[in-house]
Amino acid sequence: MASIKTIATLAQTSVASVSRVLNNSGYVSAALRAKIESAIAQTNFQPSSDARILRGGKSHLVGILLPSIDVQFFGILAQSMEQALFDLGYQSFICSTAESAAHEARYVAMFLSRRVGGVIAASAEAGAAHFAPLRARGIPIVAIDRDLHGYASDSIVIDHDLGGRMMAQHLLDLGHRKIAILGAPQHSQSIKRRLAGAKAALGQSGLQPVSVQLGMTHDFAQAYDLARNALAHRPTALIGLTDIAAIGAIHAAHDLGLQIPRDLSIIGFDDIPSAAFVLPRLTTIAQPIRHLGHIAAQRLHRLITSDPSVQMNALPALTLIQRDTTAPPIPA
Amino acid sequence: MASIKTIATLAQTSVASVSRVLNNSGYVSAALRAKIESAIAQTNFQPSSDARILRGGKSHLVGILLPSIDVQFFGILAQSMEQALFDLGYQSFICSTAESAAHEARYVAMFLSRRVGGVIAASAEAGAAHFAPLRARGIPIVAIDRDLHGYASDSIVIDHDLGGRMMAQHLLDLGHRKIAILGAPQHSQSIKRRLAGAKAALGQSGLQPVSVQLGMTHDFAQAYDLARNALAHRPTALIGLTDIAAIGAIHAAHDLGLQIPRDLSIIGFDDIPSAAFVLPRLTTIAQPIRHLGHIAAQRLHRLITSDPSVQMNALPALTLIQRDTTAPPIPA
DNA sequence: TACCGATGTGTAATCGTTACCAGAAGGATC
DNA sequence: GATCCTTCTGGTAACGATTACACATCGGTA
Repeated sequence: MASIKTIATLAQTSVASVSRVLNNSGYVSAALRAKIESAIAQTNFQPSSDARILRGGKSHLVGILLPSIDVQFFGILAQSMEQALFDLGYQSFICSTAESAAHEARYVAMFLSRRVGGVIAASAEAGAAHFAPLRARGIPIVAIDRDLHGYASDSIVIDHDLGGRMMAQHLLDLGHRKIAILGAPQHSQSIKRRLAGAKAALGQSGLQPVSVQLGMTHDFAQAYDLARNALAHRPTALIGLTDIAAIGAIHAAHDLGLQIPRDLSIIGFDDIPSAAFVLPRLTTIAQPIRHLGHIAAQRLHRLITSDPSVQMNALPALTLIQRDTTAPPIPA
Repeated sequence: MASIKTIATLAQTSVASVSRVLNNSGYVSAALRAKIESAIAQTNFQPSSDARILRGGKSHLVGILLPSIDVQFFGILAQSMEQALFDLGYQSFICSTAESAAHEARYVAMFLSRRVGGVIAASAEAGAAHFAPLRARGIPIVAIDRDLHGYASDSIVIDHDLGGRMMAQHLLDLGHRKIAILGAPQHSQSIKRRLAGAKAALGQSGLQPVSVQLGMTHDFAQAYDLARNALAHRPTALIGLTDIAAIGAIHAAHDLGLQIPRDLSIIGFDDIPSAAFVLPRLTTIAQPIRHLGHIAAQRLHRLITSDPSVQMNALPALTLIQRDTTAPPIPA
């Protein structure tokens, strides 16, 4: 393992001088600099981050805690955050917690021992006490997608309640009265909020959902089953709390011989790529996922450097994307 | 920042004893151990990995290089590798390179300075010379999904050529003769291999694809456009070199008023979750993605520890999943 | 009594890097 | 000729952990 000492020997100088060219700080003559640079190039030397951190430097490490990354929504989020952070000079530990607080705690311990400079987290619902040690050490935490109940220094959370309302309102505007709701995972904060929002909007029209189906896991197969249950209540429209849920529902409806949107309207939430590539194309509420990821990275950077000049963008708005799965109900 | 010295002071002992309980090595009396443990708990102390690495310990860090993670296939792969590695005691840097060798090189430099113990890579096509410094330092590299031309210590690559043949053969067996092929990204090795395999199978029946459409980026929108082009050649069947490509094609066909599989058969490759959740359900060749991820993790672990007792599982086989998008052609 | 092994504890070197300090050389200013 | 800055270079302490080594104590045994 080439070290700074190896380079110093090779260039017949001292470690101090090598360090100076590495960080170009202080004075180094052109001649010496050249000798040192050639030694570095020759050996493919890379200074040890560990030694630097140990010495008291910033770690440039950040922890990213997500429920999963094999779900499109989080995959996109992870990618956009990792990219933005890398461009800002950070390296990320992307960790998937499977919505388990125990998993999260293990990762938090790891973050601590790795001396991460900050954390971005979409935490599981069940308590956030395991974030306390991070707080205690003054490590900034940015919550994304889900709140962190007092443990976050900042949070990038869209208005899920509003999102829920928007879904319901769209169906209401079309004239639907018998509306079912389904989604997963049920313990997710955002899911709960969207549900609450949708119910509230229905409530304002004096309505209640004809069925609410929540599941544990967030995948097509689960959504399909939930939709079968929901459909038994003969709704004219269906709210998928996520696009995955909505797409599962499209399938269930199809298998039941229902025509969409003639016999059943369906609306989703997120606008993942698949939403535009199911048949019929899914009407949904778009949240600008990549944009959220970038903002989160930016905000964390700002917190880590405590440089108030770092730009703070506002959260982008939710928008209704009208495609082919919603229409007025057939008059009874 | 609590350090081992802080703990020693708190427990009125020396750093050596604290280290001994931390690693439970050597002798420590029950009484002292209790005092130390309580001090550790009190301060939420986590020993610095950096100091440990510096001292000569293993870093337990691994670099994962993937073209992207917002593509389902790689998202699933990333998640399965990260999980398996974490359970083996490693932490991962999941990096998305956007198929760019320059990006990869930047990440490799980072891996070097972070002293990763190993790397798993699905590299971009354009040369692999930037992996040389890793080799030079004896850092094991496991190639996944794509070969690494001499730089990998091991490689977990399914037989893409066979995959290509299987797709073609299935359509051939159904009686198709006018077959088009589409896929992306075109510089990807696996795409090229599958293409070659498909062409070879057609060749054995004295046929050539009626059209081959390759694109730069791997997304639905691109696939849709490619499919429009391919369909202009009036094939009776279409090979999507990935499921994404096939799903894009389903859409294009639908928009052209074609009925699947009556007017057009479509087969994909990968068996991502969406494949079972498009309408009609996509017939595809399944590669067991998570399984591959686990094997990669296992193999890397074996290389890092150079422990020959670590299990080596064989690569799982490709299987044809027959769903609803393929059928015999209408007799002319 | 003298000696031995097992047990328990502390000191100091070490890893790779940075930053502070000291010292040297050369030129300019008074 | 004394003093000062500027430029250049090297020596070394410190960061936090592990570990080889030294030393001390104790019970048992020859």
